[in-house]
Amino acid sequence: MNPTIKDVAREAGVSVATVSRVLNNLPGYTEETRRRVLKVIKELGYQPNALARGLVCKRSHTIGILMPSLSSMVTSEMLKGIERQAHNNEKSVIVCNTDNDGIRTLEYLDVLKEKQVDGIIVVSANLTPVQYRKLVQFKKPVVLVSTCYAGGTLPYVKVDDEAAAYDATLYLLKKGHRRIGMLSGTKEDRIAGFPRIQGYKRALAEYGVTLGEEFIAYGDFTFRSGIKAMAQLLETASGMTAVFAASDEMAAGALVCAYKRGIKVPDDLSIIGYDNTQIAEMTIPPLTTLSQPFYHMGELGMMMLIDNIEQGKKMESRILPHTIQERETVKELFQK
Amino acid sequence: MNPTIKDVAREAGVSVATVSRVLNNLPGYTEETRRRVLKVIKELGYQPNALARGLVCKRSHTIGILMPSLSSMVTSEMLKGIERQAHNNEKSVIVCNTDNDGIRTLEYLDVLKEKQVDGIIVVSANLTPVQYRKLVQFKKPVVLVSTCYAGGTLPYVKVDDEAAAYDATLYLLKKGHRRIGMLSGTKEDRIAGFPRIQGYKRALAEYGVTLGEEFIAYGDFTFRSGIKAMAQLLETASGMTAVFAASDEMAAGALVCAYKRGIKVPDDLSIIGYDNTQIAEMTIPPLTTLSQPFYHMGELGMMMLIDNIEQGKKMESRILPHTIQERETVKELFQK
DNA sequence: CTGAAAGCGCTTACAG
DNA sequence: CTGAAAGCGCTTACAG
Repeated sequence: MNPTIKDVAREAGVSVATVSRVLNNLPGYTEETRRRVLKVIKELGYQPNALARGLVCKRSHTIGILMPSLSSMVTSEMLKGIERQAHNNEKSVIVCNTDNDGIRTLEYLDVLKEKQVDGIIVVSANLTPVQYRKLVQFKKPVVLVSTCYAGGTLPYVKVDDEAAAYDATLYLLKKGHRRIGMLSGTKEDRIAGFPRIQGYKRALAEYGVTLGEEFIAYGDFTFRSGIKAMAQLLETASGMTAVFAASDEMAAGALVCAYKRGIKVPDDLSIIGYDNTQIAEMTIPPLTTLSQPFYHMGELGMMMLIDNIEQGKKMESRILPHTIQERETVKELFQK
Repeated sequence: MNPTIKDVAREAGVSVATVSRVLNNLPGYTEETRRRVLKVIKELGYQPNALARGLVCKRSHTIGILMPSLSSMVTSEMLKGIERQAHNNEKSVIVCNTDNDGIRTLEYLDVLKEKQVDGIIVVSANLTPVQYRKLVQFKKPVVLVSTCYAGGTLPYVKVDDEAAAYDATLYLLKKGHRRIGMLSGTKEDRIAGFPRIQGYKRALAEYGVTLGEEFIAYGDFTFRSGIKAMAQLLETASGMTAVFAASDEMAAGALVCAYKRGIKVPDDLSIIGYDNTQIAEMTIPPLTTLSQPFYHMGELGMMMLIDNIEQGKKMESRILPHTIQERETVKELFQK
């Protein structure tokens, strides 16, 4: 069996209270006893039992992370930031893959409660009212990363999707494009779907260009759906010179689709993506895309959570800046 | 405060022992009291405290996962399988990003010990002797996924890298290629580096083709290193008609490099990758590659661990089968 | 069928 | 400066 605090106390000839004190850097012992205790700890290879500690302190020093997917490049990058920040602050993370499934999400919330997590981070989920309610009833701090809940009070850190989509479209407009198609993600997605369409439309409107609904094709953010949606756009969107894709994966799909039909990017058609994940630099040609600071979002979300847990600091929602990462898929059109 | 077992006992007019029994489905109460207790549990929204439980049962129902990276497609896929299997068996996972850093790995091991994890999974790491020793001294079951430790006793689940590289090279040979270059990962990598080079060489030797060291260029498995290594190969490997890359990312880099120089794949040059991650289907043209069952590896590793924890079942190392996923980057050469 | 009590490994007043 | 004791929220013999 592993040594316990009692073993250390006995070996060092002190009480467990004293051992506990030196362990936690509390005052109340001579330098001499401190040294003795530390020596025994090292000799025995003693490590405190975090469960016991957590039980009495009501602090588990672990944070629950709810993710809609573990294998997508966008969520992975956020997880990386989250985990890094957690580790830097002596927290552990329990990761839960909800698979975007409502039931699983609820189940996980129960598990996390039982495990006494000190807080929760929810990564890019379209929260339902039921989930939202369960989250606030959790009575532990919660922060939403790359998502938010309209009308709710949960703090979030994300990019302004409408503004970002607007900027991406504007970028195309400024390069002289007018007949711009959009490869949208799921229409019902209240975070990454609808707002991005809105941004796209607003930019168009501002430039006085009116395009019908046939300039928008829907997918679900995946590569495959990108191929399909692009094929559709190529049918319906006449005279299209550029497309704005709601995800890099869809943009990659568009690239493939264009390639198969002998359409040269960017000479015949310009494409701008969204996310700036790793794949954006792997495509041929490398993808110009709207960059989201995923890693930083994760870091910041975790930091907010920790500051709240540790110092009771109020959590303030944050909109992080986005940028456009220029690469080689957008061409400037000179005919006005 | 959340209700405790005491609250439930009081409300239900029974002892905590009885509540504990119905909670754990142990015998020893009438159907009537069972119903009553369950009713109170529901009313109060009682959820057992896993820390307290873990403390007495010496079982935390959580597993520690050590990963060298969280954002690579290779590791993400394994994590997905690991997490899924864990959840199906009522376990949670604490994920640790070691960043391939020895110090961090050791730190994490301490944390995991304190948190009383029931077992550990180490994903694709090149374990050092120090780490290996600490792992076996952990006194909890450990399984290695997509890696192994030569001369050690830790059970693993992985693919046979030498055989897989052999098969990938053989595939090229059978298609008529002879002057085959290799884009290797880190030479010192005892799992994904050296063995793959060996497999490549063995296949060549079997076909009686002798190629100098100038047919091998080294990188570190990443996309960028793939571009560079490919550029090098193009200089040194004269008459090369095909290349075997030790990772899909490097293959994608090779594709880019070839594209920039106007070398057509597969017409001018054939390429086979390794891994079969998502990016293999996103490249242009889609990449023929050696497929590793990452998701399954993760699942299986976790299952072995759980079977050992739960039923004391002996953990047996497993070599999982690999396959070749044919896509469009390899062309058959008919001359001879 | 049921409960009182000890104990898991800690921390934290409290008393000296 | 130091220790005895209570308590965190459970489970598990033990006794009835």
